[in-house]
Amino acid sequence: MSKCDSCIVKEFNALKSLTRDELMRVSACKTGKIYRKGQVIFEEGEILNGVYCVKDGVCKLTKLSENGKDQVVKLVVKGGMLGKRSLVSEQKTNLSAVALNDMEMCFIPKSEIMSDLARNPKFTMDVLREMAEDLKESDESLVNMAQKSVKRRMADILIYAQDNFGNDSEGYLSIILSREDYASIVGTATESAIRILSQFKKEGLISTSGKRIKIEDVHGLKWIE
Amino acid sequence: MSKCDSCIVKEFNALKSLTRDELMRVSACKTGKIYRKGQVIFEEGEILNGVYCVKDGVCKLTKLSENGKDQVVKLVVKGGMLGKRSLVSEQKTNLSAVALNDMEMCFIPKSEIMSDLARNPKFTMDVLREMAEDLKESDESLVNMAQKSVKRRMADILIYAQDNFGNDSEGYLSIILSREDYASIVGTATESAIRILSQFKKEGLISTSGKRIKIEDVHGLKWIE
DNA sequence: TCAAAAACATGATATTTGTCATGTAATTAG
DNA sequence: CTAATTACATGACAAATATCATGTTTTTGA
Repeated sequence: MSKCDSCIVKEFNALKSLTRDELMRVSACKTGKIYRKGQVIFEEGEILNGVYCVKDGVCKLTKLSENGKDQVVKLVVKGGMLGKRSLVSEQKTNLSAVALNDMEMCFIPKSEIMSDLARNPKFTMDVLREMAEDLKESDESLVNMAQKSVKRRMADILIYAQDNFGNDSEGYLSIILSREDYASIVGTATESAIRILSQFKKEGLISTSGKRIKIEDVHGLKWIE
Repeated sequence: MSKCDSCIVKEFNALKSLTRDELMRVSACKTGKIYRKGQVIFEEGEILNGVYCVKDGVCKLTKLSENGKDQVVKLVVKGGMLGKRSLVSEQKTNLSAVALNDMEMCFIPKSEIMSDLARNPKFTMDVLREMAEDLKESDESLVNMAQKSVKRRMADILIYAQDNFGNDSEGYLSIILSREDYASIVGTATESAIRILSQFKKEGLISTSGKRIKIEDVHGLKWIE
């Protein structure tokens, strides 16, 4: 298996701040994992004993609401780390992680990384920085959920997907989500999500081909209230 | 001014993990501040150069939404710390802080605390832990905003207020918020907040006296959908 | 202390969103 | 390949919530 030392993915997360020696040790104990689309990586309530580093693919972090519906809290892509909270808490994880397409990940046991957290301040600060960024983003989403219309939120996620995951060769969003996923991200009923996407299509804001979505008019999408 | 060393408030936050020496240094550079009800502590977009430690009173952390309404993201009470994100980022703060009643706070310049963050792993880990907890709470709120009804969220905040801020001698919630504040916490129009509280009153779930609210039937409140 | 301002309250109505029902298209398992 | 399942789509309606209007009460500041 490839060495963390030479892994480009780590440049996107806190692992970049580990020393060469620390990285060697992490390399030795990490395990590579493959997850298929739809597969559960971990589930709300489990106790995680390590962190996952996403090498490829996308997954959703969700939380089950009391009404029985899953709400997507965050999408994680290449370079992202899952389970950071397990490093500072013995508590059960508050989120589930599910692969949205085929994924490649590395799992690093908590035991190996904890000593680094205690000894390498640069690394700790980086983890802290990431956590702070997550918090900022979560607060932003919270405000959007509370104050923006479902239509506005749907437009936002489409634009977000384009900006963050890009388009395929034909101009369709690279990330392919079910209508149910969209509903779960936006926080609405599946039927409402479908209806809104249909409406966007009618209005020429997007076009579709099967599950694939192409943004035809970003400005129009940005204008929605 | 009192010494941090002997300040009981610090036991509730990461400052408790500073050494005696570090606390002495913090003591020497901190400045005590008083804020009156309604006063702005800092505003979204400012660059904070330190953290605030809440000695007494309650404040709200808010974020302005694009629709022009403020959304309350978190309430902070005695022992809480504001501006943690400023310790790991040069970015402008993403939230505003406003006193909900008269407050007593200590301001600790970032410059003084940064060296401790780099040298005292216990302290850093504590800050990390607090941030992780904030993140968890924010994610929970996000899910609640997306999935629960306004009525349910209103019931939740009332119960939360009772659990976290307690009651006065007559059994009314100790924390006194305007209907607008309730609306801004719940994420709804002020009229809707008023209407829901009126309804709760009619149904005997709460009673009121001026701005003060007394929970008469916690179970009833918990049952609301 | 009194006038002005702010907060509270409620009705009427419009808009948004959810739910249930039903049908079609796409995917998947055998 | 085909039956069965799942995803998508849309209509009809109900429920939740926002908005606008208007009046009352409370608070505030000169």
